Amino acid sequence: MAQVTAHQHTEDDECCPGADCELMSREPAEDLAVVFKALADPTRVRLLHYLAESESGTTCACHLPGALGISQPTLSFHMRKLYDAGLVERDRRGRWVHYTIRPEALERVGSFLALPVRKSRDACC
Amino acid sequence: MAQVTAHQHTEDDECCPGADCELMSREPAEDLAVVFKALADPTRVRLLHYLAESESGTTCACHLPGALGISQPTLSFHMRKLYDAGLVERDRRGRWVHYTIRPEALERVGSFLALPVRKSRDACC
DNA sequence: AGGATACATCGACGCACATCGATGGTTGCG
DNA sequence: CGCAACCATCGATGTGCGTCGATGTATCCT
Repeated sequence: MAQVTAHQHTEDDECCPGADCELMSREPAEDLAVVFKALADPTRVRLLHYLAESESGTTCACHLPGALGISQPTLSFHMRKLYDAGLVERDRRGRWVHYTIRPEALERVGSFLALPVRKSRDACC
Repeated sequence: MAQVTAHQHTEDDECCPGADCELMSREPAEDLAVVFKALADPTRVRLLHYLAESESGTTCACHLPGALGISQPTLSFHMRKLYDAGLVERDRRGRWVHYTIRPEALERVGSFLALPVRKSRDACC
């Protein structure tokens, strides 16, 4: 287990901006991390970019192994990651599977990246 | 090596939106993935949030192990990830190290997440 | 029914990650 | 100088990821 006891500084120690700030709780942090994990691979970044450039954000999976230079099982592995993270929709059409980007999922994590940095004493602590 | 040969469809096959789209090249995809990897951990998400909530986006590292319930080496490991990804600045002040969030780095990846989905025939293919 | 095509899953392999205790390097103080 | 505090790195360990070939599943065509 981790050491949770506070450090020994006095209250007005000169070292320490940022003490006792509010902490994001675990669940939302884990939810965000799941999506960032799905984005944390260059192949998947390229896949999402490819989807976004396709008409209506949709493409047939059959193009993708050849376009990216990866095997078909590898593509399937990556698309499952994107699907599980909610970043793409899956649509079976006959023999083929079409994947469509979900911009609202991107916006959700994008809004986290717009973290407003507190400029002065309206900070939390 | 991967199979790069194209599939066998005829030109007007009904299956296939999204053929022959432009592909993001490797280097920018890898650069983006490096930053997403740095964000792909719930502990680091909470650290960035903590920094953002601190005054001027700066906090002293000494608070963080206790605040997050992690050991000091683990904190150091995570801060190095964030630093290597360019997401935070490091500032040694006497015995202490202050970390400051770099909003411009967040904006850079954030702009990727604003992927505009092509709605119609101005698509690339 | 039988064959062919597209996609998913399985098993295996190598590599990277998250975590911690222990150790090393800097800085400040008495 | 010597000690204490803060932080970084090292070594070890368990876990998860990315990749592929082989195999399974679903669909279409003849």
